[in-house]
Amino acid sequence: MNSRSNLKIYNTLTRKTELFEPIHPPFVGMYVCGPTVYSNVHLGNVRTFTSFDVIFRYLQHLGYKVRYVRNVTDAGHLESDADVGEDKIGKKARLEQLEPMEIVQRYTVDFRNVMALFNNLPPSIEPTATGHIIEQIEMTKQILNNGYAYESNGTIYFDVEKFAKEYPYTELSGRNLDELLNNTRDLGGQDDKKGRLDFALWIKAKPEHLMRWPSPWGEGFPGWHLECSAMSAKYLGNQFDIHGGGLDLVPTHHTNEIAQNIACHHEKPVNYWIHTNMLTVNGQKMSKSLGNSFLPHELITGSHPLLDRGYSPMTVRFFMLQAHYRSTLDFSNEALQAAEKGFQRLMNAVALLPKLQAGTQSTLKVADLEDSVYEALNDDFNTPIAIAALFEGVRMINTLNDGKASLIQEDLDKLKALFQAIVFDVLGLKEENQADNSKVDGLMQLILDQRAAAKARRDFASSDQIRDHLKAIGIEVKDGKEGSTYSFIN
RNA sequence: GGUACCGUGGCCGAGAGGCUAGGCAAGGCUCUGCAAAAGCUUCUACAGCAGUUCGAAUCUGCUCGGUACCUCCA
Repeated sequence: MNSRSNLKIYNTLTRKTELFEPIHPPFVGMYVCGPTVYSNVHLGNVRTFTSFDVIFRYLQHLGYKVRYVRNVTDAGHLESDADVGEDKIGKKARLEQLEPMEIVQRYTVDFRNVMALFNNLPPSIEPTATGHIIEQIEMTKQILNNGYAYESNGTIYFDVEKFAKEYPYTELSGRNLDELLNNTRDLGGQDDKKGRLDFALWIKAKPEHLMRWPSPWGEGFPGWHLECSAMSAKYLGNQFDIHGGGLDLVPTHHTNEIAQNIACHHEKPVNYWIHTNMLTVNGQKMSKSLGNSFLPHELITGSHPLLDRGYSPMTVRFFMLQAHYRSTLDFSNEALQAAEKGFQRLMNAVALLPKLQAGTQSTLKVADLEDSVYEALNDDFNTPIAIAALFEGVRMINTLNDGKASLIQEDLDKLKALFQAIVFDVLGLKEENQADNSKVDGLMQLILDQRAAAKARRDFASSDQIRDHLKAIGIEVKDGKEGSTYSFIN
């Protein structure tokens, strides 16, 4: 284990930042609630999965062997919890005259493509709800056997009030149970539940319902919290280290998930609950139902009405990582533009790194920089502070490049290793402007040589023409002491 | 209506009782044929009011403003 690993994590369960101690080091089990694949993922979803991607990457970087499980919800959930309405996948299938599994396939592929676009690593296991119907039926049986559920007209409900008498049902959300029970807000929809907080484990399929499976209680489909309980237990055990998801899942989905696990196994399933905050647009949560969501391609092409132009995936990733995962982050042109510039500056410095030569003494403190980066990351994955520290490093690199400072080989190696590890491995950023093509590089060298020759004979009209022309096609020439270099701009 | 959270300089966004956040933008300087890039540098903020304290952006109370959850949502 890396000696730097005194990692602290904010735990929603305790509302405190706690030292991270895995159950079976060096192994770490992490479960994150994935998407329901009935439509395209939007940037808010991307933010959450990007946050967990960095968490996954950093845990691995610290030397942990992480099993990262992220489900794909492909069994339709009802549009409301009140037992009325259609399931979302079924509805979409009917509207588009497709088989539900065609809908599932389309949006699963879209989801994976988007994840790859933003350089999110694939999880270790990506289980689907429909692939675990048997496990969910078994779990329902067990909960029934244990007395925490009841059948009502072919639907199995979880008995929240009974459970809450024995276990702290609202522990995660911090809600007051009595207030929840007595909340006068009318949810509408008559159903067969005994208690207003009860939720379905298994739902009887109506004749028109497309996605259905046989069960001991007739044909039906699983309730919308059950898959996560069943699959996390299957792949990570009855008790595991980390469970994550968006903040909006806390009061209902995760609360019910915990209840199901305890009712089934009599064990608290998760030690550390991590929740990511929302991406907002003009201060308002980005969500499908509010209709203010940005799709990844709208962002990249700039086709969204609220955008002046497009932004690259890495610009967006960098933008997201400049805010802490537990804060809301507001999406705007100005913020994206600032992130783009900053990201470029960071990557320009990274590109200089291989060219730096060691000196006979060190005039910069690389070890201090390294410490501050790890201190930030160990403090609940504080990427904005880590990035701030990285910009100290950018200054170092530029100063070294200008020959105004020097580092001995050991320190230089440390600086290079730090940037490699943090920028690429942990933050998951990547160079996207550099063509990295030796032919292009050769061509550019030829052009820059011609320009240098023109400059040498003081033919500035020609040299400026070359520079302006390159700029017009998106290549920026940078004149340095050691000659000219180039980089691609957007 | 209930329950939480938030309000930081031109913008984004960290921090969390005394100690520089950082990025972008803007101004100045260095370098340069000119520019760009790069470097140096300037800009000192914490919604308002009251309180606790030697000391508060950071703690407490109130006020105002905003958001989230309570209903599918990452």
